[in-house]
Amino acid sequence: MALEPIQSNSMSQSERDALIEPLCAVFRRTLKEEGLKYTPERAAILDTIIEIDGLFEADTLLETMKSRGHRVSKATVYRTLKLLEQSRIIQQVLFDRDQSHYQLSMGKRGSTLIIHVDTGDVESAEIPELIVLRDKLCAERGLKPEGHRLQIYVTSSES
Amino acid sequence: MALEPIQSNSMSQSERDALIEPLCAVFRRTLKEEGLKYTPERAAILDTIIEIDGLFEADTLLETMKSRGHRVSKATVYRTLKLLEQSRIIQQVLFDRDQSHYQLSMGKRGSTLIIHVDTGDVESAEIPELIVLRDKLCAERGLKPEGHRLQIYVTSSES
DNA sequence: GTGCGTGCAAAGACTTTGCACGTAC
DNA sequence: GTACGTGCAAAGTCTTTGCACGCAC
Repeated sequence: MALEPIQSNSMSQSERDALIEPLCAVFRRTLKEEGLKYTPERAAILDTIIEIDGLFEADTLLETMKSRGHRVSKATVYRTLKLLEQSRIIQQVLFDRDQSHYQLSMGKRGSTLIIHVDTGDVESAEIPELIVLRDKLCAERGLKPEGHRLQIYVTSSES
Repeated sequence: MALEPIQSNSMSQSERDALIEPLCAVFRRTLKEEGLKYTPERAAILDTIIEIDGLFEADTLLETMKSRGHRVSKATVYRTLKLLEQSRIIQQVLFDRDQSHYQLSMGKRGSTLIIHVDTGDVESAEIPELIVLRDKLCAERGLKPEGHRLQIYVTSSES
């Protein structure tokens, strides 16, 4: 099931630009807190992720970076994805049998994806009511919600 | 993140027994429809899954079967899991970075899991309202829901 | 200057596949 | 009797890791 570049939550160029600074700041701060360094490779990876603005896989990211003229190794991509996840800048949103998928989190602590099982298209959705349900369920059980992932599998209309 | 054997939806022995016959029947019928054969290995795999009655991984299943005295190969387990999924008898419910997880579907077309990020425990939950939200969202978009998976990540109470 | 980071290639983990033999129908 | 199934081992894919060199602080 290939991932299509179709995203429902795409930003304008200016929105993307406005995101780079703050996200870099967050990343730098988190790294510093852990005694880690802000390197050109890590900066380039975050930049590219913001540019992609949607779902991506480690491999896609690497290819995109290469096509942009950035030279980074696969190992560094994987290592940096892990750091960005720890910084809560990106989140793993869907796994198919084959590989991990990520997207920018931008403060939201959950992700809803609509997956077209016939075409393989994937689009993001927002279900605010879901947060309510989730928090209610957690409250009933004395649990603290840390995030969620919902995948809805659909076909295009006719049965 | 290891999977604990803790399940909230466990059945009594008699409930499990009552399940074996009909599920075998479904499996046999589906296989026949595809011109495939009902073999002792496939029967043993389904039996063991019903006995496990909860989340499992290919590897767990294989180990459980061995401990029950069933000799099956890893390859056959993987091949049979795929068939059972096609028959809608089991469903893939959660992927961590490492491997696929399955559970009996028993007619439900979705799965909600509460994942304790601190302990690694996983438990099932039911959120009937979620189906309503899901179907509403799909209806708005002219899509036909085929199923869903929700994972809720929690910690145990205190912040 | 030192410790963390990087690239490369090798290793790891899970899953799939090719092939010869076996068996359900 | 035939086509599908099985076990085994090898191959595949994605991801992680060991190591020597390099750079951010």
